[in-house]
Amino acid sequence: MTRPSPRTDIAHEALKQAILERALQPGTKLPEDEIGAHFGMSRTLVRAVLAKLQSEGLVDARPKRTAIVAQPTLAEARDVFEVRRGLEAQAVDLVIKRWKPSFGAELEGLVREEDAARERHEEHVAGRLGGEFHIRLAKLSGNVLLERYMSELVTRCSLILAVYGSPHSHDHSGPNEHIEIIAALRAGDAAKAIGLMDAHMSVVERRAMHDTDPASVALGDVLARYAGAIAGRDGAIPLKQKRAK
Amino acid sequence: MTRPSPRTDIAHEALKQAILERALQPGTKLPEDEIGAHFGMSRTLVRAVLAKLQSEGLVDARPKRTAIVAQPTLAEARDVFEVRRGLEAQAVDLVIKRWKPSFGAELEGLVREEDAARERHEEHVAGRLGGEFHIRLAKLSGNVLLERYMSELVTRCSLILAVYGSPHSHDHSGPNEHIEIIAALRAGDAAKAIGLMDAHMSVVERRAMHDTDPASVALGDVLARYAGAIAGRDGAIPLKQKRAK
DNA sequence: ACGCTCAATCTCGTATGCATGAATGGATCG
DNA sequence: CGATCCATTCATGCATACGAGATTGAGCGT
Repeated sequence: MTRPSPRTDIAHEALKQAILERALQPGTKLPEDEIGAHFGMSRTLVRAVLAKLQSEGLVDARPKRTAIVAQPTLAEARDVFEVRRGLEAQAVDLVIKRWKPSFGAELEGLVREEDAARERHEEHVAGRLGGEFHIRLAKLSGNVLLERYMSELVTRCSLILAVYGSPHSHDHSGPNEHIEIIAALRAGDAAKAIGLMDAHMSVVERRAMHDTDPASVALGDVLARYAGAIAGRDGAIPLKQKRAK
Repeated sequence: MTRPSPRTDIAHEALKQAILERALQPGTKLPEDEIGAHFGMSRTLVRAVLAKLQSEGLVDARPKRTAIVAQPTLAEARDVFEVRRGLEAQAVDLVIKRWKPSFGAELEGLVREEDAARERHEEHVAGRLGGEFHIRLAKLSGNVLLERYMSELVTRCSLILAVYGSPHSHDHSGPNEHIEIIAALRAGDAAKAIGLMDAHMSVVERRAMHDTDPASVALGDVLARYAGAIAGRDGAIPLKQKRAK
């Protein structure tokens, strides 16, 4: 699961997780210099990372201002969930068409992992696995593009839940719904599976209520923490000096 | 419709059109230097443009090789059409839910434009307008994200048709099908509209047969032509020298 | 005391340079 | 005569430099 580890991927992953876990609250400024300093790379690369995060809807980078963590509006949230419902339905449909017995075990494995994480009170991990379920489902559809889109949608939904959702139920009410969906898939009951999925989405979506104000965070500390967790080391990474000839 | 005109948008639009019109055949190398020279910008910006085109599936830019015009595989083509069918259905559904009388006129206007272009034998323009119909439909759904996805999908479909499709029927068999879809939308008949749309997609999709080899093209000539058409001037644009203090 | 203007500073936009890795053509060997 | 290996050339990866726009804080005026 872990990437090859080009520094640029580390920075991308670190920022993504930091945003999704709300360690970097919406509205937080993300200056290219500072980020580059902490990850040991130049603004050129940071810029690429921020561009990618923007295309994923996690960062808002307007023409000549400092990029900030995205603050999804309710309208955007509605759009995201709407499209996601549609693609989830399609994913379910395709998965049933191309069903193999191994699929059930694979999905159940994920649900178990999520359960385990939740029992360990690792809410963030559990939340991530909850989203992973849907991405895996899309992957099982055999459609790479669908998987990509679903991945992006799940990410955006996570941010939306982090912003508008109730503080601690990070992504899902419980994995029970996932289990039911798996059962319907296994039975080949497309209509029921889609119905369940839709209900599931409703539950997730119906947590668009609260609101919070973007407080200032110690960007440095957060980055160091996340970069460390991912790269396996901590603290700021110094820029690689000119190597000896 | 025309952009504000940052050079970077011009380059992006020019390359996009050149690729979709098959003036730059799949496999054609796209060196950053050369492109930059022709659009009067540095490799830094070209790189950003190429990255965007890659994310749109029009360019293939592998780690350390020169970027090339994308060569979609049949598997990719299948994925694209599959997802597009799903989103088209959803778009139709939403448009009917939020229908306003003005929608019909708007869509019909596009169809008429397409007809006119086709009568003038401007196949490329007609093809573009044919795709535009679907993007507009998605826009009328009121879902910005859906519009974005549809836009990307239509673009990719255009490339696929350019590669695998029959030489001259550039995007659509005819606007008749569009007219029928509009009628169903106006009648609020979601099932029929979705059925028509699906049939329409089938027709478009069923043109995955031929193949062609990537011949070498005079990149310079093509770029000059397309840059001229978009920017309103022609020829290579010299890099802006250091301006006097 | 409050608001406005302007200057100092913080970032971004973009070009360019240097180093490294791929592509290519020629020379050599079988 | 053909294939392979190596050197040269080309194109990219990345950092850095410089100029310009945005931000903000201080000083002035009312």
